[in-house]
Amino acid sequence: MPAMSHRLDITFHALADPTRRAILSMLLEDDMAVSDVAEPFEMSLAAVSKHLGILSRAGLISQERRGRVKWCQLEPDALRDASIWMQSFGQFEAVNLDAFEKFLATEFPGNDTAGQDG
Amino acid sequence: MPAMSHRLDITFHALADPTRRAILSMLLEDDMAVSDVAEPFEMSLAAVSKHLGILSRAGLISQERRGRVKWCQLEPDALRDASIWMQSFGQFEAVNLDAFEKFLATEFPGNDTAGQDG
DNA sequence: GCCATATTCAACCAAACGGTTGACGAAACC
DNA sequence: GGTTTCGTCAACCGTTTGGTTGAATATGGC
Repeated sequence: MPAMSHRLDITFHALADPTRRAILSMLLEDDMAVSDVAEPFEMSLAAVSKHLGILSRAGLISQERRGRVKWCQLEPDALRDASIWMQSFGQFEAVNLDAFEKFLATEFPGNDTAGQDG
Repeated sequence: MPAMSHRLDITFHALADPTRRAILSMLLEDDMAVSDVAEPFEMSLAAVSKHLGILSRAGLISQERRGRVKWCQLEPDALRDASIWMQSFGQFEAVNLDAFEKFLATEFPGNDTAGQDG
């Protein structure tokens, strides 16, 4: 499925930049306005705005305009496909899903949603 | 930790290209010589060789020269850091296994270890 | 209405990307 | 030892990237 491949292109590309990953980390803590996102970076607001556009097009964040402020929110679901893709490699030797479940169990001890519907 | 950040740059960048991901998928099945890796792609050997260099520098594969043949081997451990990084955003309620199965079916159509009920 | 604030747009730039080609070096074959 | 095979190197090319700047487009406050 080429569409999927293209989405992985975009996702991984979006993640392949330290500024963008830092932005995602910041948004992990709270939603933020564009200028607040930009504040800690030593680059222009326009540059950060571009980064946000890339993250947004990758689906990694969503942006909602309220008044003249545009709020940015993390959309971690977009990481799912990429994460699954990666895990398919790490766990492939034991590709059976049992192993994958065990992996999830050790990696997210508190999480028992494996096997449920999304 | 800037070194880690730089490694993530390199890893994600390496993954952000469909040719390189396809190469990784191929190496999932078996170690391969450079020319065999290149064979299915409609691009020059030199181009594939460059891709392999990028994957190698990212630690995603290793290359061992035996005679005049250079063998390429998947190194899935290198995905671990990137995978863990992504999971730090893992609000997503665990990768659900249905999605994982479907994903494997579309991404590795020839591989019948995915989708088994066992 | 006017000014300040928040954000994007447009044009530009240097550097990196993904590809090509042709030359090259090293190993293998006969 | 000449030739073929395997793979990389070097130079080049067009495109994309990540950044800049300055102008433009809202929106909100007075």
